[in-house]
Amino acid sequence: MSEEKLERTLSSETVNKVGQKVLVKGWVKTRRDHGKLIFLDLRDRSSLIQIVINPHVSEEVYKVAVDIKPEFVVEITGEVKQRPEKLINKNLLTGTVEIEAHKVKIISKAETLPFDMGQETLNLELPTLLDHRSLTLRHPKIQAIFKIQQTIVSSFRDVLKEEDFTEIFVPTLVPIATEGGAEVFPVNYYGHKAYLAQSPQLYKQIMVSIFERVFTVAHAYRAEPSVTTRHLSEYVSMDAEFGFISSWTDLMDMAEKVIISIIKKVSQENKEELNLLGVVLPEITKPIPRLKLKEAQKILFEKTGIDHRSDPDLDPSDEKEICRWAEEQTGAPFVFVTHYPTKKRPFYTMPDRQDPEYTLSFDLLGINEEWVTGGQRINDYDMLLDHIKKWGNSPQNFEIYLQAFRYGMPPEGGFAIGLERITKDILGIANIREASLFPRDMERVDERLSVIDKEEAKAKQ
RNA sequence: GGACCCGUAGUGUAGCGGCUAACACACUUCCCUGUCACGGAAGAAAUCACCGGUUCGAAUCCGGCCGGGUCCGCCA
Repeated sequence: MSEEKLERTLSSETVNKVGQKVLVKGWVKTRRDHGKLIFLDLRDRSSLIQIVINPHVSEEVYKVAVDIKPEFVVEITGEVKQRPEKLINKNLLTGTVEIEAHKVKIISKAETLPFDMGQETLNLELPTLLDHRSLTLRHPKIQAIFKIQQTIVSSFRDVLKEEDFTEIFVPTLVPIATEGGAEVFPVNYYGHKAYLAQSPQLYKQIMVSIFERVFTVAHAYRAEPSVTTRHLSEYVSMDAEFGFISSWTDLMDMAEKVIISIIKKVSQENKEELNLLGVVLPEITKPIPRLKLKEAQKILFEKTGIDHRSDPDLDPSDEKEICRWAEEQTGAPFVFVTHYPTKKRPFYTMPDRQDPEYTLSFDLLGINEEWVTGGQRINDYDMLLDHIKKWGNSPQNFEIYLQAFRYGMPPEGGFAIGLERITKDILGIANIREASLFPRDMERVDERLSVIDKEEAKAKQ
């Protein structure tokens, strides 16, 4: 039969196929039943398309369609018809056309949904949203978040490749638990102890001595016993590191370039998604201000009267306030804060020669919180050795790392961007969990741990 | 780890000492040939998280417990 040869048409392509016979496949979003006339909204990866099922066209098709419910997977063969002027739906990409069904095939049925997926906005509480993650991710507004996230990553990659960086892939099973202050997950490694990497830091530094300029999009793990709206136990870290810097400010220049490029690319390539989510991205038109921590604290003191001038870091409300300040100065809520205290930063951070109590490190605060963290690293072997000891670690644990420095390492540094956090902030999402496909936190690994615990206890009885 | 707040049909909420516990969407049945988050009619669905106390009377007040959320600390 020649009919079988019909290739699949995506719903977005139907607008150019008026009068043609097409085969579309997808999920049923909604069914509107008008007695004898049935409308289906079919969702595929490109868009939605309206299907019209008319018993006068085919009684057989009508009989099949009567059983169709939301989220059924169906194949529809039919003719693309131009809609009359008054029936055009301006809110729909394919609103000028519809498909008159000649054949309907149910490919996969769906159980009754636990909530209404046809709503324009899923009005669910976070635990419900995550308990049904495989279903809630199907919703167009939630899909849009991750389409945008994908653009963020590809933009990070593209801008660094243009700057002659090489993409690398580093392990997440690591032998050392003592890079920074963060808590780590221990792993039973053939009876030995290993850990889930808290960042790709040490490996990307090593790789500077091979490729000079490297970047990686890596998973990172933090076993922090805390539950907040901006932390995950597993997150994606976009890391860059490069050598032969002439000044540590080169690092901020590069970070600024990356962030500007990410925002620009999302606003260019995700117009539809941004529109769906009702988000307008900030524009960075002026250079991002650069303040020493002490200067930032002074501004905050003068602005608010709250005196944090002797704190070693900014707290979340300080971060919000200094972003507001930056917005007043430049029109965009972005600001570099530099020179954090040496003892608050990891062992590999380069102290400022002029004032060794402080480091050549920076955070880029964007839209109220920390987006990027980076700095110059210690590339001198003896100094690095000294720091490892001072930070209470044993050089033996860092043998592979130290090797790179023992045999020649140029001045270098880099930065890291938390993918879920930047996604959250760009889109004004309240909780970082919504910016992760399958978020891991202290209370959940897909399933709620409290539920798993209960089931285990029951099984033991 | 500390502080505060919340637990009511499948979902989201209202009710905050005197109900047969309300509304919206979803669900079931029926009506509807131009809807597009269709519309209309009817229906099923909640021992008001759980345990105890106060009270003539508790979804409502108190204590405990379990679950969830927000803020702080720590961090990306």
